[in-house]
Amino acid sequence: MPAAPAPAHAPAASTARDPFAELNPQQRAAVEHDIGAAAPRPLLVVAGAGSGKTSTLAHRVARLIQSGADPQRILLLTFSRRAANEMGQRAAGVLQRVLGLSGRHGSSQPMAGLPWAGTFHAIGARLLREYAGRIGLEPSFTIHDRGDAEDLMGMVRHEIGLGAAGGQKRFPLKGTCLAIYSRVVNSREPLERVLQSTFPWCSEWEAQLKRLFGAYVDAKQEQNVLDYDDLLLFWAEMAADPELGPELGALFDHVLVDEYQDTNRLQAAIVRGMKPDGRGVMAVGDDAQSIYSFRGATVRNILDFPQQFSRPACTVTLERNYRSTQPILDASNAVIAAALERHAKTLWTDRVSSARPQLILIPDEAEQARWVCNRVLALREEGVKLIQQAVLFRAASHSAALELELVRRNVPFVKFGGLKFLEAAHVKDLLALLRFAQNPSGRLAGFRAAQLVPGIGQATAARLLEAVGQAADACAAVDAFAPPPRAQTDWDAFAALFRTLRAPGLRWPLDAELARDWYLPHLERLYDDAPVRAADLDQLVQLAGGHGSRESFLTELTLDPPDATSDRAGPPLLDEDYLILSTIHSAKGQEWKSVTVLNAVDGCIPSDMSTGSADDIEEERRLLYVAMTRAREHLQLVLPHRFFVRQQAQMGDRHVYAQRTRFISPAMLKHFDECLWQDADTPHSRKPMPDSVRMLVRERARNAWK
DNA sequence: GTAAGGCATTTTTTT
DNA sequence: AATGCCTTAC
Repeated sequence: MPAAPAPAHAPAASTARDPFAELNPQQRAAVEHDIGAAAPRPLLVVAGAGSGKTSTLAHRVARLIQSGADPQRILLLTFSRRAANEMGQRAAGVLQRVLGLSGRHGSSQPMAGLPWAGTFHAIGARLLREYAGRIGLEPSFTIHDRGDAEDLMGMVRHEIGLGAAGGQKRFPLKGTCLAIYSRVVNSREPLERVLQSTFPWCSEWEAQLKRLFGAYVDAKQEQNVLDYDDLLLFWAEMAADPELGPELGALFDHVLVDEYQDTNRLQAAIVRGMKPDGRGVMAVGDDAQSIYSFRGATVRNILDFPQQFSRPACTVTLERNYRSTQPILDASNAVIAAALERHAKTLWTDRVSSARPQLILIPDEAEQARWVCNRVLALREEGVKLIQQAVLFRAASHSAALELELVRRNVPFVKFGGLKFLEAAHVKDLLALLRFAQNPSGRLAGFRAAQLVPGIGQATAARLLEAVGQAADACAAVDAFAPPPRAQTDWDAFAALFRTLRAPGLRWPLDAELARDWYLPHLERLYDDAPVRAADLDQLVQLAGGHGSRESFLTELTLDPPDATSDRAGPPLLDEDYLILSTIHSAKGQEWKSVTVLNAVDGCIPSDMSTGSADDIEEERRLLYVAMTRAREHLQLVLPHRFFVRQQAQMGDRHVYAQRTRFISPAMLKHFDECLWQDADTPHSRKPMPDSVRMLVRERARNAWK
């Protein structure tokens, strides 16, 4: 598990007497804000990259507890799971130093002593389970991840006859439908506006979409499932309720929100609903690092925070950077200074260095991969461990060539973002079996599971689900169901499994093992590479053993899916030292001694998918800024001149001649060193990217689970 | 009703 | 490259 690099500013020897002595005046102001006040005013901390934001938040928590606050009544909200873990570790560390509390490092449990620390979605799920009865929700609800939600949307889309209907123009695909729906919910804007601003090519379908979304919501309620958006939506509804809202608010004395620039309007409404006067509310964020507007996040949240509450908020700005050297900051500042709208601040540091960030001009992606390998190994020779180095990129697929090269040269690495264990068909199959047993009215799981039986297709599966939905006793309905004759034998085995899984007293994780054993023969029938996939299933069963019950397993898997470094996935069997590969999005909040950014060319950054509106482009600019400000000492931006167009026939050689990213203007070049690089052993001939890259990457993804 | 093959569309980032 | 919707062969 990649321990976060030690904060750059942590003093070597702890200041035992005053743990807060290391804070600078602004940080101290944030930490000491209204301590001891009966009604602390809302506080906004605008924290530049590397300014000790997490540390300040952690110290604030410690200071609150030191001054008598009840840790059980502190709500600590973060946006991403990674940030939640990071925050948990850090706060525990500070707490330990301040109060001599044991922090229980490395535990996979929520932070010891701070039970209400987590992502918005995870906390929402917890509150909803507790309050389910009060709002007419079955407490046994299951949670759909995006894949599930898409499938359900697809089912409903089909059921109400969209898709086939119409004629010339096709109705948006299920994924697009869900994206639109999600956007409407999270931005709290009317469908018409969302269509206009974000999905203009779907505008003509407004009426049908409205009908679809209505049916989708009905389907979710009937089936007792919630999707990600519901976790926030229902929470917001509770918080807005005149009776429940104050009750929820009264659970907590302090509400602290990290990465506030990445919250959306729905999340802001939750905070406001729980604490209308802003008492005890503290938000931390940096408008220059807002990179989640595709999810409905809005910079307005942080800009408008001071006026959100009935009492005005205080604002503290952290501008001193403890992370990067001045040349890296100069270049980053120059990039972000060109942004159209921002909370003006200029980061400064006293970490001098003569090394400017490098712009590496390189012929193509294959050579980019080789150059990065060389650079990484050279730095390791100089004593920079692999784990202190990271390679960042815009989209998960951009690292394919590099991964291949790293494998070839035996450089261990771990990739964050884009590794979707749970999206593999066979993993979904096994989970569908367990979900169906857990919640038989959740049609999606049953629909998928039933079709695993040979001879049962969509029509029969739909008939089965209809029967189960009508019946009071799911088991009886399954037993009584008459499948097509040729499916009878396999059906009987399926029904027996279902009965066993539904029987009370089955000791988890035995369920998972039984389901796997039933599924294995079908796996071999369905896939050529069954042995590889079977290993995934064993991994899944092993994961299951780490959870107390089927319900908690299914819930947590949805909210906290394992990624390459999940600490509960057991020992990842990785070498101790390994290089970090990460999407820029997943890199937020992290820092490394050396950072290499791949494909710093127009078309990648900004992504040619995001050059629609000025806002899109601004977000891409911030993305580059986030990537650059992750670096402490070495920063390299690599610019492959010839960039191969992805998604084409195997041996295709379509490519574009890429330009330097538009976010580094000629005037900014003085902040960089430009290097032209041409590998001596490669003639200028183009080496086509092997067709096997994708397969190899997939294989590695699987191997990470063995 | 199921299974398999053809053709057009969409392709990112995360909970 | 993968998905979805269609057609055709069991």
